[in-house]
Amino acid sequence: MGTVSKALQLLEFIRDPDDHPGLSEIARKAGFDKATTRRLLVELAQNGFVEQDEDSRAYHLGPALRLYGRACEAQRPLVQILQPILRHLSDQAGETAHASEFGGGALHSICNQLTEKSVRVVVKLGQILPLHATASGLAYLAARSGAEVEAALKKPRASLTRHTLLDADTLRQVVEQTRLRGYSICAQGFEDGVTSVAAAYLNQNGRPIGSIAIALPTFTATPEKIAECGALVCSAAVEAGKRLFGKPALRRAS
Amino acid sequence: MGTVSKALQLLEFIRDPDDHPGLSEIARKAGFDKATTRRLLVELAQNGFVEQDEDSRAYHLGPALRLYGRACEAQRPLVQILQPILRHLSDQAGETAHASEFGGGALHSICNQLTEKSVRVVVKLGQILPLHATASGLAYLAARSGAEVEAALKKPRASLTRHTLLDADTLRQVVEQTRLRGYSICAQGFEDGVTSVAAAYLNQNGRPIGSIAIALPTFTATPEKIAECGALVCSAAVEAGKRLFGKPALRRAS
DNA sequence: GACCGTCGGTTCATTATTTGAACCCACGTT
DNA sequence: AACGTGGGTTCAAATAATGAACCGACGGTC
Repeated sequence: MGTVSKALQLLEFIRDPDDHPGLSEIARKAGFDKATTRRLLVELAQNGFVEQDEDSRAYHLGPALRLYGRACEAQRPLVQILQPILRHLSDQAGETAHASEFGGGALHSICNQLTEKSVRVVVKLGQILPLHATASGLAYLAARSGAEVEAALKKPRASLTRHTLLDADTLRQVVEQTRLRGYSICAQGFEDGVTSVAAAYLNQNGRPIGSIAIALPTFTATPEKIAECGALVCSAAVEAGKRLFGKPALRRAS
Repeated sequence: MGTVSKALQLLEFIRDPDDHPGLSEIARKAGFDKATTRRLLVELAQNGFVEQDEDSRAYHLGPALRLYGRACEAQRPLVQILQPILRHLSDQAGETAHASEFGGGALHSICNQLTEKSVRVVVKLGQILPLHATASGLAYLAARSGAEVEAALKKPRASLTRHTLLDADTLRQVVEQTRLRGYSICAQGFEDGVTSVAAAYLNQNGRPIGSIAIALPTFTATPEKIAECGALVCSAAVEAGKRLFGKPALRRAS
């Protein structure tokens, strides 16, 4: 592994908003030597990618990431394009809708659209959505190749509710069903009382970028309602792919 | 310079939303060898920090930056906290207000609050605000130590309008005046017809993080109006420092 | 079609950087 | 005082980065 990758991987251990680890803890988690870790952190800090609290000596993400994140969104607007699609989707279904993007080996929630009807907020922005335990994750997996699904199934899986599916064969079947159906269904796999349906949106090469999902209270999730929402997320995902990659990227006015 | 820094610096040359350079161009701009540049880009790409268009082979910023940017904002909300302050400031002054953050050797616009009154949009999000040619930049400089101001003055300066100040001695004076006054004034230094006043907001150690500014049409910028807006940006900047970092943000002796 | 420049990308001997065990010091516990 | 932990540093040894030269492809030009 190159030095650059090692440095970038350190960011993963500093990401948690509620945990600002010190040098030793980061080195332990990353499996690098303390001296190495420190050199990398210092270099990251010199470039504004991490910051060290002067008192506690703890590390946290640096302002350069915020700035580059904004620049990235300016280059290829994703949130900006997905938000109106989610709004429309949420209106149609009368339920909470949310979108996610894949990156760093995980699916991250990037924007959502709530309704008054929905009892609770289902997803926090920036939250990681486990591939095996969410409709979004299953939809994303189903849109990737078989080999990539197998690779994902090799990783350890956490059980989040009594309904979380963990068995590899079962998950393989669920992914296959999702492929045939066109959208994924996940009943209380992530959170009790919440059932979700999702579909992946694809780039110009047909590769999945992330997912669009509807979350509904499980007690209202009749088969008919699920089928209706499934159709809606499918067309929303297609629309997202078109607007994001289909046409020559529209120039932003400001 | 370490390998990590080299890789991170490459991002700077891929940042521009309207320019997606190829390998050779990036190598040329960065001053690195083509082979080296490619290795670094590949490693950045493996971690999702850059992406290469499969057709044009051009590089652009990758999704990891968006995700980490969001994580950074989640760790220490900046935009989220500044936005209401800007709204209040804009209401009070009846003019456009905007905020910026320092990073990567430059001041970047990060959020703004427009009014109907303002004839034109003054700042685009993500735009770089030159330290010598904007009220925000001057306010930021004034809040840094003398040595740091000198370091900034050593860098080349671009002339953006007929009113842009370029002379180092003049700028030193302007910074000194800003220190005494508490806020900066920049009349048409960045854009013709726009006069701005700004004040830096500080972290718990008294170090400036960025600036808060009001932009007003030059023809309405009477001394009284400027003084009024100056007082407003000062209190807004103090408020921002307090809300962001909790402790009283008193100026650090330098 | 031969020539030229440029592009993205690759190779491999040379070179310079990264590495990590051992080492500080400071602090809090036992 | 002895111990464990923290952040941070050192320097010879090991490893990874480097860049000149190379390749094939593309697009002009004569």
